[in-house]
Amino acid sequence: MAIQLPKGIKRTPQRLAILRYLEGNRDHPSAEEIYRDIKRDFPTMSFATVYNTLEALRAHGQVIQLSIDPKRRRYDPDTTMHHHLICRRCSRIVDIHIDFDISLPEEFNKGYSLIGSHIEFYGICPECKEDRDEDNKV
Amino acid sequence: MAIQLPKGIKRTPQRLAILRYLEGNRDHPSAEEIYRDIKRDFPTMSFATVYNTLEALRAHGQVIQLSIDPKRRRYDPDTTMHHHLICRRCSRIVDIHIDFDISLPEEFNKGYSLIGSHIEFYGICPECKEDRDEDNKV
DNA sequence: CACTTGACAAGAATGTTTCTTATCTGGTAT
DNA sequence: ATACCAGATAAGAAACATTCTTGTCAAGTG
Repeated sequence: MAIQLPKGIKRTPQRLAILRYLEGNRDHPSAEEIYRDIKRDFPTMSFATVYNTLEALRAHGQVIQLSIDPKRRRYDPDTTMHHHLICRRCSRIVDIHIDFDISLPEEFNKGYSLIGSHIEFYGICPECKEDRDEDNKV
Repeated sequence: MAIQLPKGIKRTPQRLAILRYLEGNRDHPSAEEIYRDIKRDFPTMSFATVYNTLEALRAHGQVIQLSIDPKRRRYDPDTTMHHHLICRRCSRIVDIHIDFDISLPEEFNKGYSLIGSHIEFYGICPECKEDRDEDNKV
């Protein structure tokens, strides 16, 4: 199912451009990347509009905010249950669509009511391994 | 084993104060909290010293940086393998010391070499549930 | 056609983290 | 003891991401 504007949120060219950008995007872009890329074709786009639209989409469950990258918030239009693997050098993120059994037993809840969970995997991506190999050759 | 200053890093009153603060701390404090609390007893403490010391400790594996709270970086002196549960309302974080089997099969690596993993659980903490109950009564 | 509502752009403000600079301190060699 | 040097420090500036404010604009309604 394609990503939609929540009901009660007006369809505007700016918002549709953001939707188009996110649709099928697997790069987990930050607000700044979205803004920068869209601004090329849409020079009047404002930063606030990007943040406002992302927040509206998030509030209606149309995108997920990722905190896996400590430098900046990232956005993921894939709202199906999945996990992420991030490169420790370049912060490239890829999806991990595997269903792990990580149910938290009641007695370990510490009194919290549970909403969800998410696994962060850390590693080094192929490109960064390449680069490091080249470094070593010198 | 207690948290130690890495070799080659001089023992200074400021750094020892930070170590003392972190020792056994289960609150996953941010740099700002550490700075604010220590400054009470140690008025000359500087922000840069907190960040420098935390970075030195992190580089030597003495503390872990958490990105689970999207608002700010948090620090955890417990470097044993464990996971975290964060309250979606107040961002209170508790430790989950359970060993889940979440090994990522080779064929799902996407070419990354794997370094580690970490599970984020999301929920509502007992205190925030209380508050909401009271809200509803009004 | 006036009015209301929501959205917009632009930039200011806030909060977090990093960087810079000048000063200080402790250890070492003389 | 004294001069020197490396590393640490305090203070604040700078950089960066995010949120907020303000004045303007456009669409839809009565």
